[in-house]
Amino acid sequence: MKLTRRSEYALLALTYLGRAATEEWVPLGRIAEAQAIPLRYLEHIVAAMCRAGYLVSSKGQHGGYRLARKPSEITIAEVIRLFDGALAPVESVSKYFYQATPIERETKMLAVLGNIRDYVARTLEGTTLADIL
Amino acid sequence: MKLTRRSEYALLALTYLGRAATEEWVPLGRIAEAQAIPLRYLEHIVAAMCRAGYLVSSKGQHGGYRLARKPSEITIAEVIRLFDGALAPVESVSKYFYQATPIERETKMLAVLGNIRDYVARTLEGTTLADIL
DNA sequence: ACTACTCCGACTGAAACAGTAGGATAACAT
DNA sequence: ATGTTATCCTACTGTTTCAGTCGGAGTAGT
Repeated sequence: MKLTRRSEYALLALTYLGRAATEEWVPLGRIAEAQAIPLRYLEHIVAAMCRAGYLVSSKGQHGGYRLARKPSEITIAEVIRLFDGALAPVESVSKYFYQATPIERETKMLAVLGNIRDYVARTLEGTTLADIL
Repeated sequence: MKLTRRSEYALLALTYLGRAATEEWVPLGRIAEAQAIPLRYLEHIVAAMCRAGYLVSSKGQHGGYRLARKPSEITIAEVIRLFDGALAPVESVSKYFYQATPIERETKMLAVLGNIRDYVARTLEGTTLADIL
């Protein structure tokens, strides 16, 4: 599980929105500036999070974005899975992104990697946006 | 830490050599066939492991490769670091590959990621080639 | 109508990944 | 000496991913 900028920006945007007033529509420009994220890139990221149901948007003047769920109901795991796929170090031990890989034959190795994937999944599924605010 | 084929092939080659007789020089062709690895690709991988001191080679007929150290003295962590770099999910929490990244500002987030990196590093540094044979 | 937003698709440069290819070099066998 | 079998070294290649950028369309409030 290697985090890309995409995921980092997504998490930063979420934290910003999590700290904003619940009612407020926050325009992207403000997030981009505050968190030093390229605006036009952030658009794509935020669009994906809308489709995924983490955010809702309002168009037009004084529009913007806000969280669609409570911060305590958005786990870090799902955000990272959305942008970077599997949490596992190898797809052979991935639960949601399983794929065969050459190392499968080595069962001891697989056990070690599986153990790691379990730890990562457990901690990231157990951590919500509310925890990091 | 996303494992690439490089690392997988490297580990497979190591396990093959680990199971061979200690004195024996194993030619690459045999490893490639046994583990289903493209020979010309494996050459690069093995060369890197020679330079790193995990393997020694013998040229010419009846030449090949063998382990330079005992299996119990080669950790999985160092192999993966050699080919895929940091074990950490983000360079901000990497010990050997530190680099600044945007998410650094979020200390709670950083703590979670740091915790993951520590777990991964600990288990992979604690697992040697001998353990997976 | 104007302005300030979101929304949508296409495009781009650079790097990484996963190989392939050609040939040089070295040791051993006959 | 010569041929065989192996390592070694450098360069190249196609594909995909990453991290953006760009132009413009749609929409809601003033």
